[in-house]
Amino acid sequence: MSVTIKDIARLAGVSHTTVSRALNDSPLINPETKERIHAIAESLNYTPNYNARSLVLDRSYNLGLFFSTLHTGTSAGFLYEAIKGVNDVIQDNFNLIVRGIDDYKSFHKVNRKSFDGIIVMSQSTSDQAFIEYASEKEIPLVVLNRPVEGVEVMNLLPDDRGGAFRLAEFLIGQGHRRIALIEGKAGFKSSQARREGFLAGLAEHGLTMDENLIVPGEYDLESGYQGMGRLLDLPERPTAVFCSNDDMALGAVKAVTERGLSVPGDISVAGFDDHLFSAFMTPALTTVRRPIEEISRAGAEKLLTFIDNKVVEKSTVLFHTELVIRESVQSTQGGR
Amino acid sequence: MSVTIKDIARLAGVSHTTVSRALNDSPLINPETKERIHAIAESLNYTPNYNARSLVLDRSYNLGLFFSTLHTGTSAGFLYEAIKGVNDVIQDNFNLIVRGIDDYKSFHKVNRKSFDGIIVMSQSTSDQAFIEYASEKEIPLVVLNRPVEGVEVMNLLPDDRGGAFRLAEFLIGQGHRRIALIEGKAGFKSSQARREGFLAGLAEHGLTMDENLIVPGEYDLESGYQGMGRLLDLPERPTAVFCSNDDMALGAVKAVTERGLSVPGDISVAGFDDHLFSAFMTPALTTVRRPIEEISRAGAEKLLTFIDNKVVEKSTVLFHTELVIRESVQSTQGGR
DNA sequence: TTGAAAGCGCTAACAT
DNA sequence: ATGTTAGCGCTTTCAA
Repeated sequence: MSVTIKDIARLAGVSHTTVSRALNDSPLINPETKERIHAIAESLNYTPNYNARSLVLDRSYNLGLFFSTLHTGTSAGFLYEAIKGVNDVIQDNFNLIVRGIDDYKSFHKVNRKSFDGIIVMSQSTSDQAFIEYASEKEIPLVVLNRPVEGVEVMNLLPDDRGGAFRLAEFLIGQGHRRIALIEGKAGFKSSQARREGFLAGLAEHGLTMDENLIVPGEYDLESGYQGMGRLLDLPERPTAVFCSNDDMALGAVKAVTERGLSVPGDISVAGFDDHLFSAFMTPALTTVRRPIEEISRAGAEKLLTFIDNKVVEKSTVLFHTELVIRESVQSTQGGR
Repeated sequence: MSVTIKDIARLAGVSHTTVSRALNDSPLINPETKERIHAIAESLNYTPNYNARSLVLDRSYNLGLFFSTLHTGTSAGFLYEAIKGVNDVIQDNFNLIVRGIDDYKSFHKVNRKSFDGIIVMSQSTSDQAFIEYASEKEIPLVVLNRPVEGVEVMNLLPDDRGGAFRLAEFLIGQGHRRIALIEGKAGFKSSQARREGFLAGLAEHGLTMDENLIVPGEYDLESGYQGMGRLLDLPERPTAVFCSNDDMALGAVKAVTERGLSVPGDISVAGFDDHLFSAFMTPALTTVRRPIEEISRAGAEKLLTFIDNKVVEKSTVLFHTELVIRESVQSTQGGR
C-alpha cells in the first residue's frame, strides 16, 4: 500500500492530525515540527490521496470541458483552440476532462461531486438538455459559443451574426451581386446566425438572395466541395460564395480549381472562423475571425472565479468577430 | 446535501448495506427488495458519490491522455485524432483527462489513486522523465507515437521511417534527383525517423542528399512557408521537396505559388501524416498516411485490458504507414 | 437474504 | 501548538 499521513505521523511521533495540518501549511503548527514532517513526507515520497480529500472537502478538482459532439461537425481547429484556451488558464490546479455530450448515455455521472465546474462548448441545441441539467444541479457553469435560451447561464459567444453581416457588405462593396451561400450544419446555432447576418447584410443594400444560391453544408471539407460543385453546375453561376466556415471554403476552392477555374479570378470565395490554415491556403482565405481561444480562456477564468467565490454570475457577453481580408475575394472590376 | 444510500435505506426500511448491494446488483439480494430500492433511488434522483466509492475501491475512473506539449509542435489534427480515437473506446466508463506534460510543475498529482491508467501521446524525449515516473509508480501505461528507450512499456507507433523511405523511392521513381527536405521540429523523434527513412530511401538508389537542401522546420505552417522560401532562393532549386508533415507542406505550397511558380508544375511537394485537409488542398497533397486515430484506439483498448486484468504487457507494435499518391508530385518528364 | 461494524485516507470541531 | 474524536459515503468482511 502507499504511504498515508498515519505513516508519517508514526515516524514523526505526532498525531496524523498534526501531519495533515503541517502538510496543508496551517499557521497553527510549530515551524520546526512542520519542517520535520515535510522532510519525512518527502523522504517517503508521500502523495496525498485526492479521493479521500475530495470526499471530505466535497471538491473533485475536476473541470469538465464538454462539446456538443466529438464526432461530425466539430473541426480539429475548434477542438484545438478550445482545449488550449482552457488549459492555459487552469494550469496545474484542476484536471481537465474532455467529453462529447452525445457520448453520455445518461448524465448520472455528472454532478457536483464529480465536477467542480463545467464549460460547455456548445454548437447546437442538441445539448440543451445537458445545459439545463447542469444548471439545475447547480454546478458552476459557463456556456460558450452559442446563445442559450430558456435557462439563465453565463454565456460567452462570438458575434457570428455581425461578422457575417460585415462580410456581406464587403462582398457587395467589391461589386458582387450574384452571391451564393453554403450553409453550416443544420441545427447548429452558428449556421443560423451566420446565414441571418449574411442575409441581413445583403438586405441592408437592397439585395435579396436567390433561393437557388443557398446550398446546404455540414461544416466539413467534403460538404464544402460538394456544395461548390452544385453551385458551379448552375446555369448562371454566382460571382462570389460565402462558405459558413473555413473548412468548407477549403473544399469549395478545390471544387473550383478542379474544373479549371480559378479563385478569385473566376469566382470569389470567403469563409468564417479564420483557422490556422486559412492564411496559408492558396489563395489565402478572406474570412471572419472568430476568437475561440480567447473565448475559451475567458470562460475558464469566469468559471474559476465562480468556483472560488461560490457565486455564479449569469449574463451574456458577445465577442467581436473581425473581417480578415486576404486574397480569395476579388472585385468584379478585376483586382482585389 | 445530496441523497445518499442511507437516505434510501431509511425509506426502504433496510440497512444501507442492503442498498449498496442492491444498487450494485448483487445476486445476494432478493429481487423484490432490489426492485423496491431501485425505485426509491430513482425517485430520489440518487447519484452515487464517486469520491467515496473511489476511496474504498481504490479506483479513480480517470484515464489520462497526456501530450508532450499542448503548445507548439502539436498540430490541431493530431490532437483531434488522438482524442477521438481514445474517446471512442472508453465510452461512458472513464473520465478522459487531457493534459500537456509540460504543464505539470511536479508529477505529484499523477499517481495510481488519481489515474486508473495513462496514455502518453509522446512526441519528443522531453517527456521521458514522465514516462519513467508513471512506469515506476506502476500505473497502467501505454506510450503512443514515439519509440521509448530505457524503460519497458507498451509502445504503439507508426512506421515513420518506412513511410519516409517509400516516399523517397516514389520521388526517385518519378525522376527526381535534386530533392530537398524540410525537417520536423528538432528533438521530436518523428522528425528524426522521417529524415533517416528518407535518406535511407535515397541511399537505396545511390543518392545522397545535398546538405544545402536540408532546412529546419517546426512542424507548423509558418516554418514550412519559411523553409520553402529558403529553398527557392537557392541558386539551383530542387525539383521536389519532402516536408516532414502536412502542415508544413501547406505552408510550402503557399511559398511556391506566391512567387508565381506552381506545384507540381515547377516544383513537386510531398508531406507526411495525411491530415484531413490534405486531400482538399490545391493541389491535393501526396503524402504518407500515419494512422493516429487507429493507434489511439488500439492504445486505449490495450490500456483497458491492462486495467481489467491487472497485468501490463510490454512490447512494441509498429503500425503501417501508407504512401498516398495525389497531385502535388509530378514526374520530371511532366505529367504525374 | 439481510444487518452490524469496520475501515478506506483525509479534514475539522472540540478539547487540552 | 498538538491530540482526540468524529465523520465524509461507500464497500466488505463477518455474523446471523
